[in-house]
Amino acid sequence: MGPRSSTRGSSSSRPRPVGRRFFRRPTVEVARDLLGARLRVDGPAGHVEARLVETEAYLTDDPASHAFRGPTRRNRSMFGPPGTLYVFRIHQVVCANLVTRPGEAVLLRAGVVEGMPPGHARGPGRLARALGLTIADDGQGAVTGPRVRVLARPGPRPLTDVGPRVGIRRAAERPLRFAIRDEPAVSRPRPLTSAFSTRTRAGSRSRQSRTRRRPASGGGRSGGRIAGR
DNA sequence: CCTCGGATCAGCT
DNA sequence: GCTGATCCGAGGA
Repeated sequence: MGPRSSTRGSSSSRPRPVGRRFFRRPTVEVARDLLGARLRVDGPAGHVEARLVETEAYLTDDPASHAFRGPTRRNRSMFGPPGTLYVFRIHQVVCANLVTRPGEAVLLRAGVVEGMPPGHARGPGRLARALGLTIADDGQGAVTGPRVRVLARPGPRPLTDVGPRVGIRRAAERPLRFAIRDEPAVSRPRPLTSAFSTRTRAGSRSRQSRTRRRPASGGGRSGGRIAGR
């Protein structure tokens, strides 16, 4: 049933891969311009493509960033050239970033994968897995590498919601999460755009208190206060 | 060496 | 909405 139209030369609006300049920009700009763009991963069984709908920025002055304390073996990809993939594993789950400037990157949080139901790739772990990305892709380039490309968003920048990032404790209040507005495949529609909410979260620290108890020695981190709440 | 805690997710109350 | 799974990197002693 597939009319094998190898006439790809006539494709008028075929998106083209972005170059390194795309990534060598302020990380927040890249995070926003990745919305609506597509990530293509070539594998043995063909290629998988996802339209990105949700991203997060991680910066150098950002205690939530894996690169905050400088290069280590694990995060060294974050100091690679713009467009480098930083793939890490947490709780046996793989997540993928694209490096912008040294020590900064954009976490790919959700997308709509071609041929899969919407919402299948909701969350960074699910997205990376749906794309077939593994820890072996860490350090590879999305510009010059063999496997991954970013295809520029064809149209104008979509309406974007901004809000706090998900799943972090430090710098949890910074509005560095971006998502396409009214996009059902976003992991959590609600907290976005509510950055101006006046609601205080006096009692919503259950997550924090749930984690392993800190020893009562001395009072914990110095200088790294999490906002003033 | 040991300890801590996590850029998550699935599953249960 | 909250908890456990599960393992490894990072950091301190």
